[in-house]
Amino acid sequence: MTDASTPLIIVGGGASPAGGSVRADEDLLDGLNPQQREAVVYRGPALLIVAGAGSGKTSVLTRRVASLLRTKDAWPSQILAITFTNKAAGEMRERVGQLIGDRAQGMWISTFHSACVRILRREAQQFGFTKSFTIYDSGDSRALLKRLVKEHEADAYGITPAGAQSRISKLKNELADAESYARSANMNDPAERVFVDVFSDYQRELQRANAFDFDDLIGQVVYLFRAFPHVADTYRRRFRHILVDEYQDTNHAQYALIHELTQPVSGGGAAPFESGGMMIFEPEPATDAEGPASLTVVGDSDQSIYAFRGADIRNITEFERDYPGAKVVLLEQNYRSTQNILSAANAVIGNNFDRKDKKLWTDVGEGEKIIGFTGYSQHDEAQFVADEIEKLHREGVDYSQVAVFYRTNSQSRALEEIFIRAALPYKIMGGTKFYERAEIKDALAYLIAVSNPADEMALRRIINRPRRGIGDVTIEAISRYAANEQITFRDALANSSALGVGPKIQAAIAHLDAVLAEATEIMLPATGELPPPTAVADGLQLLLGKSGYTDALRASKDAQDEARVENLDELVAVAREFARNNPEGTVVDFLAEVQLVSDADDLEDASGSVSLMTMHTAKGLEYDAVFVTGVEEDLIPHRISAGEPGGPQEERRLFYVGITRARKRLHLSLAMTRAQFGEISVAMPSRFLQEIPAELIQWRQSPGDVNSRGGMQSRALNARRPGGPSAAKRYGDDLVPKSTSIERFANRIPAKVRDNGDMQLASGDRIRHDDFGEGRVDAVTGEGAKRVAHVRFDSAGPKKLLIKIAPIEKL
DNA sequence: CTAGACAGTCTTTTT
DNA sequence: GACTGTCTAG
Repeated sequence: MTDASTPLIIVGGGASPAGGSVRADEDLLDGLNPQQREAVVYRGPALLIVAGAGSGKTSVLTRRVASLLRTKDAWPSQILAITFTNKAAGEMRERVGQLIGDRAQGMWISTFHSACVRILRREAQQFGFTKSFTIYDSGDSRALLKRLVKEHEADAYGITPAGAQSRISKLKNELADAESYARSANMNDPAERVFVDVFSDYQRELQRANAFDFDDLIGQVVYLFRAFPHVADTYRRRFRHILVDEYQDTNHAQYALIHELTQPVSGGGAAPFESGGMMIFEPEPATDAEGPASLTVVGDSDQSIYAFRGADIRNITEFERDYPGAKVVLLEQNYRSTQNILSAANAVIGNNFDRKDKKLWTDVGEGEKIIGFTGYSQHDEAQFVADEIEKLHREGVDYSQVAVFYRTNSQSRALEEIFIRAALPYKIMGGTKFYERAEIKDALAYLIAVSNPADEMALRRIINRPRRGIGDVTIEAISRYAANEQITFRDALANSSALGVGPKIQAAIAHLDAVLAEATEIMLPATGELPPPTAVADGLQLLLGKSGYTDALRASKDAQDEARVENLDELVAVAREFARNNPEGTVVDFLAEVQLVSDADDLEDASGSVSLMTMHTAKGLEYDAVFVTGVEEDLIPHRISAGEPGGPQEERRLFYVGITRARKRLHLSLAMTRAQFGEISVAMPSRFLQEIPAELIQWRQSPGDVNSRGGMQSRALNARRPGGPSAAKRYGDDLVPKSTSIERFANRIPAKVRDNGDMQLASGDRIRHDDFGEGRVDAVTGEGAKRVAHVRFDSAGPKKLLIKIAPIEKL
């Protein structure tokens, strides 16, 4: 993250960074309630802050850190703060910086994964890795497993790559390895034997490739600490104050990591700690460095939504047992939402039985009612969302203060289609992530081929990209040659003439080898001198250029390839940005940073755009207006989780997380039919909807208004429906076009984008829209492909339309 | 070895 | 409906 560019704003009337007043942290307590104050100032071995949604937890956590520094209870370098996302880490760093100045620099504020990467970089040599190891994301792991499943013919036993991946991940989160699993498994079962083989081969391949997968990053650090107590002691001496946010979502491995770090130092005396001849920490005065570190955890068991990836809610519910004498502080006052929203949230979560009852409350008043809407299809629903956002916008709500949530990523498409047409600025968080695009993975694989030549997977990925005429046969030949000569796959490329392949292919291999060698020279000079900061970007550009990768894309006639070139330019820009922020950063550091970015990290601040994201991604965020969409059975709760133990409860917590993100306005919407798998199916309102007291919801169009089909009400779909005056105006029958029906709505949006690029429209023109009927153009704004028509439809009211793609014709 | 066509599988959420 | 893997023809 942007370590070097933390703005330095000192609030509180220019408090001296060094402190010096009698009560150095007095100003940190301004505006806090008694419980929050307690959470900031408590000093002791263990503190559990139970922080309900919107209870000011982030503020408390940052002030606690600032307070520890101000009162000199800790040096910056003695603090380890773990957050859930890199973005949260960046924000925390910034806010602490604002409170205490640039002394915040020495702290470790990061995610579990980033912290572990830092530790592993320093200690990798201890156990058979090098510091230039690569990190396999889930796609990389799956690719490797796919190969292994095939090799072992494990599919005959019903083992799929995805299935193996999730089992392995679960086991690793429990700190099991293939060996320990084999001891407990029924090895008479051939399927189990094969799985164990795949698992252990997988681990062997990772080691051979000098790589860790996501789960290893945590698990291997725990292993390291347990196997090498003197290494663990190094970190125990260093980190005297450990703080963990979102503790309810930690899994067993993460729990064990924290547990290891909070043990007393095992070895005697303060041995000088060195690692690979390198002094790793700046010396700091030792203060009580032998006892266990103090631990602060913050969490809310009602917001635990990651059990599916091993999060264990017991980590928080049993905290007091694990850390006897722990102080517990409860934060129940909510500073975020109106009472109506909180009442709905309380009512929903109250249906989870095995929870400690706690009720959020606020003193800001009831606020607006929750608005409900039922559409015929997901497009109808999306249109409601778009119209409603426009209305809010006209009332003065900034787009950036509006968010739309959904359960599954695939639901974003319908929303996106409508938003584009409505010329509504939006930003999708997550979805197909930038770093998961094929061209980006390719580019990164080129970098990995340079930074970690042991990583055969990366090489296999790029060996025929762009097409060089190297297929399976040639790859097999290289692989066999490497095995015979006892050299790596990478080194085999340097001996292309010895491979016994045709001259054309020989030349192609030699060329690739030369390009990789040249890039290596730039990024990792053999002389040992430090490469210039621009080396990564330059090397990347060289790789993409001389390998012919960009040229191949440019030569392609596929329109998508144009966008791919732009994405690659973007990646180069990211590398240059990285160089600015980390002048000493190497290609290895760059890759690590890139591999660990997450959905929620999308730094580009979404100012001026509506945010779209899954409810999982929404955790920890808040918005003035929130739309929770797709509130249907089989979606939330999701069909797959309905049958799993604890599934519905976790889904309920997820829904709870979604609705508690809203400050002032909450909208719940659903559709009667939803296209999934290319088929249209009937959707039922979610059970969670019934858990909200009816008087809290004002329905613009309730499920009862719509599900006339086959029901008692014989109302046709285009018959008059109840609703407030404005609702009737927008959604009454005369504005949903006559032709509207389930069948029509379902396929309303053509898959392909139409192009009215050259349509000339001016204020005063009459147009006809496929869905909204006839209307008059009020104004045209924007340029080129982004021209927007502001239209007042005769029946549907005012709308904004993106002229290029709107289904309109000029009359 | 590549390109194109077809069939089968799937999507829950993520560091 | 989108994507992957597999097959066939050049």
